[in-house]
Amino acid sequence: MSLEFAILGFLNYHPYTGYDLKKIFDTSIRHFWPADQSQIYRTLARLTELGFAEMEKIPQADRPDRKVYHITESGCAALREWIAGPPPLDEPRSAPLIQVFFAGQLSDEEILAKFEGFAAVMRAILDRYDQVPAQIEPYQQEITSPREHFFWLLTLDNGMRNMRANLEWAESVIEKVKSGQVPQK
Amino acid sequence: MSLEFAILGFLNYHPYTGYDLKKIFDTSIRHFWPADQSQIYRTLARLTELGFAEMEKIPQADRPDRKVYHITESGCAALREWIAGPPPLDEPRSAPLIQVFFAGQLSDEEILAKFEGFAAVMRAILDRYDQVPAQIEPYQQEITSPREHFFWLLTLDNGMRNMRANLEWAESVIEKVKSGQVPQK
DNA sequence: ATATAATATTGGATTAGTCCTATATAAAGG
DNA sequence: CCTTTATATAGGACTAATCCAATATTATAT
Repeated sequence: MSLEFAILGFLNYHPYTGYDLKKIFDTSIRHFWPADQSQIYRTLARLTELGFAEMEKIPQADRPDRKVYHITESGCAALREWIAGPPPLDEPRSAPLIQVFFAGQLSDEEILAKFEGFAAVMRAILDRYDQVPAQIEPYQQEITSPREHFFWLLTLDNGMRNMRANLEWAESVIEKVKSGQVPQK
Repeated sequence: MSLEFAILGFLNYHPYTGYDLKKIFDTSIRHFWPADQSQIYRTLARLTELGFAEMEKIPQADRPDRKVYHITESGCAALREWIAGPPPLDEPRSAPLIQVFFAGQLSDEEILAKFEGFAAVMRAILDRYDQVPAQIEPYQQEITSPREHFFWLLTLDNGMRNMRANLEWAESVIEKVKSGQVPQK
């Protein structure tokens, strides 16, 4: 399970609570691996069972106790092995492409609207990506070295290259519809 | 659920059995929506419950009876509405990017090996994509019109553009490692 | 002769992930 | 004064998807 290792990766920088992790996820890794709050807590429990993490309970007077998780030696080893190991091949899924696959039954106007919608979504995502460096900057000093930061930015670069490719694709389809290059039946 | 509509999309061309659908999936849509055999059968059962498909039992002497599924009027309507409707926003997941995100702890040699592995995978996928037009050609005459075929090829174009972007990304990282542009700590 | 591939479907077990609700309190904003 | 936000965790219900095994027969290839 990839989420296990994503969490271990962060615990390797610093001990965190589930609550901390949820916030860190939402500003970084969630662009390619979103995680639900309840799933983070459950995964922390499993990491503890597996001996990859240890829980330290820090009592608080007013709020619920903080449960701070620390990575263990065997957790470090498992993380390193996974990162260096073969890439987990994830089968890509894209529901929008299913719509495109069967879009032949739509009219040219509907198709134009659909692809203009795609292009708008992709531009919005690119705008979101533009803000990522500023969002992760606070972590740069606190937890990551320049080398680690470099790899964080590599994942962003990957997302931007893909999104630009998708945008160019949508724009090329819009061109084709407008210039009558789409077969009529 | 997207699989429902993917199946309805094919039933809209022609009535099929679960077995037929599995084969069609594996040469076309599976590049962006893989489907398990048992899931196809279960989804066909649900489509029938929903009134979107009807089952016609064709007895066979030697093999199990063929259960041929036909799309219904309400199935057609549901399909059309879904295709024309807003794109289902699927949250992207990429486990390999998690490895990259935390790859700072690897040595330059390990990183080089990893990205050369990525590049090899991407080239293999591009080669696979090159063969898709030939694989779907039989369907072109039988079930799809030139217009429908055009949209099938659009999904392929999307995959190729993304894969080329990923390959260029991997190659740019390899360049950076080789030319010492990756921070050392 | 024997194995395996093709045809055709069913169902159980498990996993990963989502959604929602519950609990508890303090601080900040309108 | 009231609502929202932030802190912090737990757990039930549900869905989609995967994995695996079972069943049954014929045609083809080794």
